[in-house]
Amino acid sequence: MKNDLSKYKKTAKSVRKNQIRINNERRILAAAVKIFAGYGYQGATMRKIAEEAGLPKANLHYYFQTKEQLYRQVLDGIFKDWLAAANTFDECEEPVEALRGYIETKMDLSRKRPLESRIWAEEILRGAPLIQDQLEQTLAAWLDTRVKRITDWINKGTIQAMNPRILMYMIWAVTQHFADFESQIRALNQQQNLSDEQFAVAKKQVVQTILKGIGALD
Amino acid sequence: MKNDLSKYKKTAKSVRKNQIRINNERRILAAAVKIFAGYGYQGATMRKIAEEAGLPKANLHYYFQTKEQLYRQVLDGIFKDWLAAANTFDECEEPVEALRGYIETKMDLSRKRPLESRIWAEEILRGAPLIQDQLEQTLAAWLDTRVKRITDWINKGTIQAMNPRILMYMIWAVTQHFADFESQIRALNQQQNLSDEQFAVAKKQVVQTILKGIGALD
DNA sequence: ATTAATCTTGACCGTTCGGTCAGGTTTATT
DNA sequence: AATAAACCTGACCGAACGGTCAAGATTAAT
Repeated sequence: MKNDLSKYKKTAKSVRKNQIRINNERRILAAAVKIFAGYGYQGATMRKIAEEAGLPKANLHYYFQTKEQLYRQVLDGIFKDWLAAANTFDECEEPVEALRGYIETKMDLSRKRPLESRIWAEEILRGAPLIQDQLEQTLAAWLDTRVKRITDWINKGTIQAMNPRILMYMIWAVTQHFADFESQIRALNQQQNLSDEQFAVAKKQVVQTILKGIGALD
Repeated sequence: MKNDLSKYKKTAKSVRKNQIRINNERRILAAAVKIFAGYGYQGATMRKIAEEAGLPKANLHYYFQTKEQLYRQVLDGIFKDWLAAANTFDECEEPVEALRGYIETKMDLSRKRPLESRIWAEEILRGAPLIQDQLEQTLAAWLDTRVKRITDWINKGTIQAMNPRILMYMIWAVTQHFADFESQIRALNQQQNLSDEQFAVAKKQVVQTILKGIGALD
């Protein structure tokens, strides 16, 4: 089998992947993100991805056996970012700091990496055929942890009584909307993407509305 | 041309489309909604839609010349529902009534017609290739009207100062999330869709959080 | 009853899809 | 320098796609 990775155990030097492989895999993954985001899984073709990467189509299949495997690796990368965005949330003690930090991080992620957000959204939209397990296992456990912290705040009376899960859904919905519905927002903003200033205002208003809405402010 | 509709002007009786045509168009459109929502525009095939409708594929092309035309008619239907949901908003004088009514109507729409919401979301996700004009013309004008009303409330001091557009984006994001991300919510809810009771709680919390968040409550 | 309009459908078409493969080239190892 | 491993790629394949069409069946109009 051409792609058998056991070969890398033979020498100390090749414990790390060859530089050629690293570079090409990165190029292909970057191209795949653009094409999957722009056309969806079905609409994306290996030809388009190859063209975007500047490589022959057959070369893609040398590094990623199938389109689905390539897509899975793209999703894995997105999932990791998703979870890592919660660092601020976990590090802060008080609800205002923690939630503000989390919302702002998610807003920044939508601003800087909208393509990834759209790929994720499309996967969920289609019923999460490839990541259902990850949602039910990893993400569910991740959410449980945060729900417990919010519940603690509620029990202490720092924020008002509510369903913590629905709060998280609202945060996800609003923050990701700025990436996923970018084209709609643009059409409603004189055909211009939100400027940095407009986005900063949006970020502030989102934080303000949610924090005030759950009784953590004022 | 086989599908020339001028024939219907010939007799008084045929001003209305033939019953056969009405029935079959309805069947095909209903099947198209299911398939487009489940697979996306590219993933949906005329074969699948035909199978869902219980008709031979060639028959679909008799009523809708191309896949794109069929898809456009589906989108048109969704767009009308979208706009009609604002009736409550327009009829109410006070911000609390108006916004509560609108949010609840949008939540109900997500609950009752999630497929349509997902088709809309996918179209926006892909950059709104087929409905950009409608967004820039009709939806932009629709939004301007509502922004003016909200601005009036702000000037009267009924609600706090804010950017009305971003408020509308937040409402759209949160309400449609329950349709568009249904599979994610299900995976985080013991693999069960939200029950009617759970959804009622969510609806209440969404209304409460947003209204309180903009200073219209308490 | 006859004619015209509408509807139905299996078979077919050109195109594009994801994926394969043989054989050549480059890089790493000894 | 020689050998092996890794990498590269044009040409090709079967399957599935959207769409067409001719010919027959059904319905409506006279």
